[in-house]
Amino acid sequence: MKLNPDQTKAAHHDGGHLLVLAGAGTGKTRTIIARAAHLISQGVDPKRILALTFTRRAASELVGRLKSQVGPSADNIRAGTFHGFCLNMMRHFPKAFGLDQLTILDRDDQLELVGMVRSGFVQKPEKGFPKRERITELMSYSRNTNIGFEEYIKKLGEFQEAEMAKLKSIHRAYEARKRLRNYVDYDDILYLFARTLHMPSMQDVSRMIAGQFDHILVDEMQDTNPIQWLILDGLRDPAKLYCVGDDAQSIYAFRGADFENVHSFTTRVKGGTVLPLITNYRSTQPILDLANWLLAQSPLNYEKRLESARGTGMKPKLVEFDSPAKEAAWVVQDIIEKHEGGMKLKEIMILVRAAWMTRDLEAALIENNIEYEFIGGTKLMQTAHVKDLLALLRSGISQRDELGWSRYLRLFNRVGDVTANSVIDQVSALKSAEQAIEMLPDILGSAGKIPDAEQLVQGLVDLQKNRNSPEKAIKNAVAFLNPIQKKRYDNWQKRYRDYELLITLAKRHKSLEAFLETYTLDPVSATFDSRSDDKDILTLITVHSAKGTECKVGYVMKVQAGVYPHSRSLEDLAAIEEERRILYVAMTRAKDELILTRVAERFGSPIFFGASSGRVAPGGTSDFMTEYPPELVDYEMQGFQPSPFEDLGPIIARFRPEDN
DNA sequence: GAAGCGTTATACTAT
DNA sequence: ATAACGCTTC
Repeated sequence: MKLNPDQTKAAHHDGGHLLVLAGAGTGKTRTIIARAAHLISQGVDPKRILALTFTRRAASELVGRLKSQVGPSADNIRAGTFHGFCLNMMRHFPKAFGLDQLTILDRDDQLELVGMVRSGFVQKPEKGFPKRERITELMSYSRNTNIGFEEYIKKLGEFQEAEMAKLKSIHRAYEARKRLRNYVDYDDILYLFARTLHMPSMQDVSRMIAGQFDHILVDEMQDTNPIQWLILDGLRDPAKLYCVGDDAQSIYAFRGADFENVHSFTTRVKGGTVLPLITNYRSTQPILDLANWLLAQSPLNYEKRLESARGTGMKPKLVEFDSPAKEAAWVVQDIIEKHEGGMKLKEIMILVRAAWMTRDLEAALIENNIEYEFIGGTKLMQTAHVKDLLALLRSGISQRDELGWSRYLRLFNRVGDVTANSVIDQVSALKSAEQAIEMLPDILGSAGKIPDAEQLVQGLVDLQKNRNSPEKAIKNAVAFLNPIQKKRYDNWQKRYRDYELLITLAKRHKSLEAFLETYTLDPVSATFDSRSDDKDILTLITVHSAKGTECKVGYVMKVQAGVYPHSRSLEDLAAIEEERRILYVAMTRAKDELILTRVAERFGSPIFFGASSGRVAPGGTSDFMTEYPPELVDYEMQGFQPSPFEDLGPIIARFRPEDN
């Protein structure tokens, strides 16, 4: 692996903790790989190296590159996401963490449980009282920033005394409910691990865990939040930290990311060194010029100008459309032309701000038979029909899993909330899932007349028989649910195919529990299982997921008001600046060609519903690309129909913002 | 009283 | 696309 002098200095660093502060494309991941290779060549046991990333995408990329560039010895490096690592450790020491039997709640489960708890305190709709989404957000943020819930909502200053009292009760009830049901949500995974690591009475355990590692490599340090910092802090010394980060790419404030972890590195870490990397190897200069310009417009001073080692190249393009459908059609057509010209689809990436923005695009891709993978967005495990199946599996595993039981029970005729809850109350009081299933006929009998009670029980009995063969269990469950689901879902054929993928995945696991846990923490993409092989397919990706990756040609869609910056962030200057960084991250993914597309605002975008509809930045309509310097960008207009009402366009649009 | 059904509201980003 | 809501049916 070729490295420049600065990169070499970083990779070979031998003086304690190190922070590599490096701009986009300067080779952060490269130096992590090189660092691992260097350590191994110096005789460090790969097992004693831990590599942590923030997103699953970054983790899988790191693992892949370690394999291909360091060789087989890299297989023993422990690499993964913070969540994956923490859970793994807790599984190894179940007694210390008190987590013998547990079910992990994904975001949907969490929302549902919070909703159930909330309804116990808010019977009638209360105007202005936070919905379950907001409450979940509040609890999650306070956990990740390690601030007490009470203190946090007080500090926010947006709630009245009575509301705060109620929120506090809901929070307490949610925590109690999780304990009762053996539930652990994503935030708990980090919190429980961090807490034990720092508990004086748990020193034995924390020494045992920290003692496993000599070197901890951390990717995207600017995105770590306080709880993740506590984890790193608990693992270091004697282990050495090797962190890479870039404050201009900090885009996870909503998760409590704290870039003090970067700015105050040397004060927080005694004997720490900061090493900058300056030269960009990824993109050609015209792409960097535009990215540099974008950052320079910020009131914040990033003290950053990316200089390309690759020299000049194609100027970024900005293409404007009069409708989202035309935008999508043009992008797809442009890709087809490039593909026919010999470019591989896997060298192209389409970047979007939010997952739902690919609707038109996906339709156009399917129409043109272009295979793609969507990273970010709805996962297979989150789709309704798969959740039905998982509910059956979960009910068979734990009598206490009320979310699983509730969903399964309500699949059957004449079973709704009330019946389900009464069954759950009785079932969860029993000792085991086996006993629950044994007693179920009696319980159902006393719950009232349920026409398909026998069938309901049979589904669980069949499942029990195949507890240790997930493949068989899922095959049976799919067949069992088939008649019920056929009635429920109209596009049944399409949904049914998802089960085939699920069955394939199940073959890799020895137990249902292991199967469920793996895919809760690392859900499969709804469009394609990229791990099966490396076919030539197009990548659709959210900007957040794309951080740390690169592509030859990058399309950034909907670079327009309401999207960059997002209409939800307009009140807050800090939030707007985070939006700027998001666009910056998007632009700096492209190596050779950067194409920005947008839909003209007078035709009804921004395309939001409800309260956020049509909102624009204070002082009038604007987005980051409204006043781009013409010498940096090639502008093009596409698909505009000349209209006799041309002059009225903006006025009509103003009065009909919902037209889209 | 509980379930079922049609209508309406809601949706950023990650683990 | 799915959840929540309100009205009708069992």
